[in-house]
Parts: sequence; C-alpha cells; structure tokens
Amino acid sequence: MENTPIADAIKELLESKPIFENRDVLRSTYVPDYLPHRDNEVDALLKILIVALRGDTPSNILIYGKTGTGKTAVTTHVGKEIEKAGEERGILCEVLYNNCGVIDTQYRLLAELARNFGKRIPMTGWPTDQVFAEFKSAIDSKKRVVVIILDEVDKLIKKGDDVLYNLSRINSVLENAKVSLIGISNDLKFTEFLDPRVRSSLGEEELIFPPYNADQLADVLRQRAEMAFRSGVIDDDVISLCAALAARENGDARKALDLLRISAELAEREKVEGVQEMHVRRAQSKIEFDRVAEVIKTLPTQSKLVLYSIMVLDKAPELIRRSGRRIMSTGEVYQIYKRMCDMIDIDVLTQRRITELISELDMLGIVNAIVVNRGRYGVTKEITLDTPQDNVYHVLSDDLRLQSLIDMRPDSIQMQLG
DNA sequence: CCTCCACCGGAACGTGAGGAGT
DNA sequence: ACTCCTCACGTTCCGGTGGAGG
Repeated sequence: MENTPIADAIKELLESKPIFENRDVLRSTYVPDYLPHRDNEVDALLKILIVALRGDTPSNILIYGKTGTGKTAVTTHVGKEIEKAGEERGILCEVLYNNCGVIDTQYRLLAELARNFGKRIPMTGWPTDQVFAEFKSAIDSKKRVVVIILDEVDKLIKKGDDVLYNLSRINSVLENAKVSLIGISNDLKFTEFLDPRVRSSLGEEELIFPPYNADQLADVLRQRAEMAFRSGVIDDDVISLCAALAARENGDARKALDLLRISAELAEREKVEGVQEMHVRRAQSKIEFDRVAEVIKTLPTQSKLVLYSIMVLDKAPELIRRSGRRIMSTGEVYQIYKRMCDMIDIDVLTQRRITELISELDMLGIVNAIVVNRGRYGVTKEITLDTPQDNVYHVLSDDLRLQSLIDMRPDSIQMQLG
C-alpha cells in the first residue's frame, strides 16, 4: 500500500513517544485528591462545614486570596468530601458550585440554582422573584442542608447585591432546608460596596488564602507532574524553574501549572524526548506575548495609536539609548501621534489625555514610563517600549481604522514624517 | 542661590451613550 | 416615550515640580 505524505506524518506522530500521560491534570480546573500546603485551609473550612453533617446550618463564609492560591480547589474539594460523608451517613447535604464570572446576573444564578433541584426555568422571561420563589420551594421540599458556593462573587455584586441579600436571609423563610453561602473573592476590599447587612451576614467567617512560595509551588507541580507525564520526561530542574518563575509573580499556582504544561507542549511539538529549561523560558515568553496581545486587542483605537507612535519613535535612530532601549519623552510621542492622526484622519486628543493614555499603557505593562526630572529641561515621562514589537503589528492592524497606517511599518512612516 | 524648562497631574466641567424607572 | 442618572471619555485651566545651568 502506498502511503501519502500525510499518512506518513500521522503514523510518525502517533508512533513518537508522547510526553504526556494525562494532559488534563495540568489544567487549573483539575482538583487532585490531596492539595499540598493547603492543609490549614482545608481544615478550617472543614471545621466550619462539619456542622452540616449534624443537620445544622454552617456559618456563611467569605474566602479571600489572590488568583492561583487554591481557593476554588480547596472549596470544591472540601465540598465534595462533605457531600460524600453525608451520603454515607444518610444525611442530605448538597454543595452547589457556581462561578459568578460566568453566571453573572441574579436571574441566571437563581435559575441555575433552581434547576439543580429539577425545576424547569426558562432562560429568560420570568420575574426574578418568581424564580426565587421556585428555588425556595424546591429546596424546602425536603429536610436538607444546601451549601452554595459563589466563586468570584465580586463579579456578581457589580450589578447590585439583591441576590446576596435575598440568599443570605433565605433561612428565615425556610421550614425544612438550611442554606449556607460560601463567597470566594480575590478582591480583599469588595465588601466595601456591600450593604452592611449583607456584609455581616455573608462574612460570619472569613478565610484568607496566602500565596504559595517557590518551594510549595514546586511541590504542587511535582504532584501533578507525576500524574501528567510519562516518567523521566521531566526533571526536577525544570519543575524548580517553573515554580521559581511563578513564585516571582505572586505565587500563582495556576501560572505555574500553565508554564509547565506549555513548556511540555512546546517540547512535544519539537519531538524532543524530555522537557528542558529552554522550553520553560520559551513558554514564559509565549504566555507573556499572549497576554500582551490580548490586552492590546481590547485597547481603544486612540490608545493603540499612541502605542504605535511609541513604536515608530522607537525605531528612530537619533534617540538616546539606555541598555539597548530607546528613551523618548511625552512631547516627542505627542508630536508623532498628532501627525499620524492627520494621516489617517482621526481626532487629535490633547496632550493631557495622551499623558494619561501613556500611563495606562505603563500600568498594563506594555510600555515603561517613569517620571523624571531633567532639571533645566523640565519634567517628563521617560518612555521605553517594553514589548517584543514585531509580533504586535498584526494585532494592531486588526483595528480597521489603523490598518493602512500599520501596514506602512515604522521606517517608511518616518520617511513620510521627515 | 535662583531660574526656568517642559511637562505632570488634580479639579471642574462638557458631552453623548446607555440603563433604570415610570 | 419620556425623564433622570450614571458612566466613560475628553477638555480646559492651572498650580506644581526639582535639578541643570547660569
């Protein structure tokens, strides 16, 4: 039988030894049976929720912690264990997980909750109180304890805290069932915007999850790596590097896992036997670029144009360099910006506004801008480009209003500007 | 020691879009 | 359909800054 090139390629790809045994273990949504270095948090949560198994109402809980500190993992993990233990003892205890980042209106949340108990609620159309009433009657039909996990609660209260108010008082109108709430937030200050009554009711207990340090992250990674990879494809140096890099950025376990997974994917694509430190470095810059691209994509046109002005200026030969980077001032950027606005017929904003846009770009980590005093020569921002820019062009030119300009590329624009 | 550059960044205000209430 | 509010985005105005250079 004659093989086509593609058939050969498929054969080769299938036969090459895979690096992964189970890729999904490295996703942050995967919850392992044991969570390293979260024993205290698991304990604390268990102690609060345990009363559910005696048929009592657990206190409402607020959980705080930066992203990737294991809030969601610990909570769902403990939730499952409690449910299981209840089952074994013949106690009806249900733990419902909701991500308010996805379910972000009160209607949807209540509808979702009610559906969990077999109620059929239309996607839209009913008055919210009716949905609430349905939910109430659904849970109250039996003697049970219901624990409602609200992940990313801060997203929910953006549109008013009515749901939280109603849910936190629901126990007073229930005869059989008991409800307790667990709110998860990565914003420590989000309760400030809450109705005081809701705040005190929701925050009966508060848990704060500290970030992982590098050693702890390494343990987390080792545990997952053991399940995720064939033995021998990854050595401890790679894991330590991933852990160290992620620890530098707030001890985010999600980031550490992403880093490890993407490193391995890069290695796999190269058909190399094992993952090397080089892959980790490359994975990091890939992640960084994806982040930047995402940010730039969502920037308003004016900000993009300011960024592009900086990029054009960055190519200018006459600028002073410092450690390889070209330094420019607000005034210089503004001059370029104005002329480019003319070229593509876009409103010219004032320098005051541009200063602000530059500061925003700085906060987003796309450029560096520090305010310096040049004495006799005034105060200005010293701006340097902070992004590997070659990749940025196509992201910028997605904006139709800028397309013609971006396609010209900096060098030829400079010719035109003179 | 004084001056003065070239911009920073706060304050107050204007405008239009979009949402809530009625 | 109507008003009323809020919000994001911009503008104008302007006082403030701090060290290089005289």
